Amino acid sequence: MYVTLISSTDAHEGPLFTPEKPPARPNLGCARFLPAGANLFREGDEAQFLYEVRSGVLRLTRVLENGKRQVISFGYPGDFVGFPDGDDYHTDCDVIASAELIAYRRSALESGLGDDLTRRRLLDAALREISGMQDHFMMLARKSAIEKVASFLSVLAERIGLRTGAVTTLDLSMRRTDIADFLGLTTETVSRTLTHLRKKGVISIENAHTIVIRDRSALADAAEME
Amino acid sequence: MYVTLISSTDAHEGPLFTPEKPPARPNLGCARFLPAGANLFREGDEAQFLYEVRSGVLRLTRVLENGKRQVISFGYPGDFVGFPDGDDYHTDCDVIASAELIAYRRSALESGLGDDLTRRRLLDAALREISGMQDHFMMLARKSAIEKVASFLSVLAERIGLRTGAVTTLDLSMRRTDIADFLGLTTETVSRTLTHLRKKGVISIENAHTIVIRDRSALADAAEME
DNA sequence: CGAAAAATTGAGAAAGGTCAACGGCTGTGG
DNA sequence: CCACAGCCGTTGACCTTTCTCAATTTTTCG
Repeated sequence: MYVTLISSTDAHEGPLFTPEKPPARPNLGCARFLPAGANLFREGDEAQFLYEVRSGVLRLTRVLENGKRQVISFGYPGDFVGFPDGDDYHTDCDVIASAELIAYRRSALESGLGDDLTRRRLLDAALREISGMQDHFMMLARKSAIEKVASFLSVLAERIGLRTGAVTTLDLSMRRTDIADFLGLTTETVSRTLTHLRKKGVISIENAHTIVIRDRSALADAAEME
Repeated sequence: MYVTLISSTDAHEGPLFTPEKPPARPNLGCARFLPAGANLFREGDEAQFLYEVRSGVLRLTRVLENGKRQVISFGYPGDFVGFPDGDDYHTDCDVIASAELIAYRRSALESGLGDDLTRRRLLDAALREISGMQDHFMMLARKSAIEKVASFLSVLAERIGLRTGAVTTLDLSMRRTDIADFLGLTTETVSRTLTHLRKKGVISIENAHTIVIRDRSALADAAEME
């Protein structure tokens, strides 16, 4: 189960949840189930494990002493979370939608003990993380509120949206505050922007957490995607 | 020389330039000298090498098709640049101040051929990169213009500033445009903010590229540092 | 020394933040 | 099962910050 998933080359494109056969090497990683609202680790905790998300959604946040909060990323199936800085985690990690995780002992991965394939996958995940963060920079620094929200919805739709005919349904597990803190906006602006997109017919809002994308290309235009 | 530098555990805290003894394993990395203005690689180029900065300053940029530019980071001595995304570079890299680099063949680092120490250092550099980028997120998303500029100067002063008595002299090798594109501001705002700090007596501006920090704690306050 | 590029400064405009009020969903206890 | 409390999301009015456009000064480099 774990090994099969581990060997997938591009986890970012992977399916949301694919049950697999039992692990060939169960000692490498072990499964954990966590309910929404649970805390996985906090900034400054000793980073004993690195986690791979199997299902559910995680949220990585960082807080300034003045209370300002930044959501660094959301962890979806296929993502790795818990890259340490030195020996410690450098973000908080909380469960947004109840999740199944695979925990890897850092020591096993980093020392010569871990197998080459897993180590290679760890490095790949770290490099992909860097690349993804660079995209996020453009978002934070150089996009307007509409572009930010549209980008966010586009990327998420690509990743976890359910296509039904011409339409894509998107389950936003996170709150408006989380989206705002991810995009560097306020909840009010996120809300206003969603309303704006709704009034333009690009999306419709079934309920606060379910968004239907009616016009993908209009959304992509609004996002000024690469 | 190269190997000794390679084995330093925390290059981010290291001295600017420390001459060392000749390499014990010269085939691992080889030196390159590049003048200011040179291009090291472009987004999309095949990532054959990973570079370690020995001296000088590099600039990593990303450009949106609409022309908007984001400076992802500046590469100072001790930094690694050129982490690939898949097989390609995902940023442009240009030389801002003439630089000496050490080029490592990616293939040697990533395959089982590279030695454990070097691979470990590569992973460490990648993890440190991730951590540094997370700090940059707070900067881009949650700080005002003054906080951004003050943070930028503070961090740079810590890293490459020359202390002379109570005062720290800082050589900004980059243009205002580069600073602006790094901080997610316009050149005008960067300029106005520097003037503001100058009028408050926190800094003085010897010339456009030489800044003297007169009041470190006032600068740190303005930066709202962690 | 002079032309071109970079930096500074100013005035006005726009985007987004702040503050405040309201609406709607959820979960709990009577 | 209903009423109500509390949180979340939405909307509106206003204000602050930063951007934009333009003019001027300074620096760089041939």
